[in-house]
Amino acid sequence: MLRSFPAKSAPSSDDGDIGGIDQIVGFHIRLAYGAVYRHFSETFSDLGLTQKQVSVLWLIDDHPGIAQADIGRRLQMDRATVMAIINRLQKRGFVVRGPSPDDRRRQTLKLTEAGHDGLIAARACILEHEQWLKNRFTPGETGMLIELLRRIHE
Amino acid sequence: MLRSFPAKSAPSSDDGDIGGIDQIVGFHIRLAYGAVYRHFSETFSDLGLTQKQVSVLWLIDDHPGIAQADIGRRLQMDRATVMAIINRLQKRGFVVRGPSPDDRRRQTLKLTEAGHDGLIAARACILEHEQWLKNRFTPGETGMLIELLRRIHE
DNA sequence: GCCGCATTGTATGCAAGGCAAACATTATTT
DNA sequence: AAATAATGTTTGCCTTGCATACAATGCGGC
Repeated sequence: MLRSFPAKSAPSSDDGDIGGIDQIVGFHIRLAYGAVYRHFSETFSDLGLTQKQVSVLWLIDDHPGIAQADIGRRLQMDRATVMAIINRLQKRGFVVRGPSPDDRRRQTLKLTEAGHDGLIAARACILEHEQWLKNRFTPGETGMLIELLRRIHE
Repeated sequence: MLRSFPAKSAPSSDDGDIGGIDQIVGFHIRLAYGAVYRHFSETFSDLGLTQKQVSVLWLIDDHPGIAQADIGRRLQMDRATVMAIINRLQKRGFVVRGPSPDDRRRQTLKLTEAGHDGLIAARACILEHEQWLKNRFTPGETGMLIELLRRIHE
């Protein structure tokens, strides 16, 4: 039972739950992420879309003609990772690549009709998914949570 | 460079960088998780340990003789996933499997000397990692964040 | 204008995680 | 005794993340 951590007001110095590890913020972020990920997967099992894929579809819809590199920057993903995601989305006929008028290195990305329909369906699922999440919080707490999380990733 | 984005038909009112997607709690959790994951990987590149692996080492240290199924329940992982992680840790000589005295289906897990040393080193890194994280928050905010996250994964 | 450097897309390969499905063994319940 | 549950195990597939390398293009300093 070594607890070499800032066990301030240490709950569960006994074997109740998890050891000192539950004083670690990163630990809770990981668990929360896992829970969200799992529920997301269930909610989207019909559509067969992942969080990342929906995020990318959403982003392309909001910014038609966006380039892969921009997506990587906004969603904090490696270029190679973006590549893989776009490839999958393209293979499913959700996005199309096209040339960029002013920079021949770039590819402009746009949603196809199917991609747009997929996003519409996805948004409905996201509403449900978000509801599941937000049920735990008051509106004020939700705002606070977003604000705190934003400080981590910005 | 797409510095100024077209920001075309924004469905939501206050989109600064990202479209309406940044009203989504799950989106921020994912980004925050990614940021934490990345910093963790950097911090632990010397040790060559991942978040999961450290969590598991920590848990075994806190609960010697714990079984894989228990780890799965506590850390919310699939049995097969726990299996893979334990296999890696065992291959590196950090944990040993043994028989359980009262249930022959179970395997008791214990840290080896090397595993314990690894955990000691890992804890130092975690302190640094947590500091990086907590620097963004007041103690009160940190407590609040943990409390909110706990509601998600509990 | 030219050269070096940065940017972008692309391909390849590898590690880690998540999960489903199957199977054998052992406990527990009925 | 039989059905059911729990546990460990293997196998296989998918997604993500990242490193590396390469070619084409754009840009800034000279």
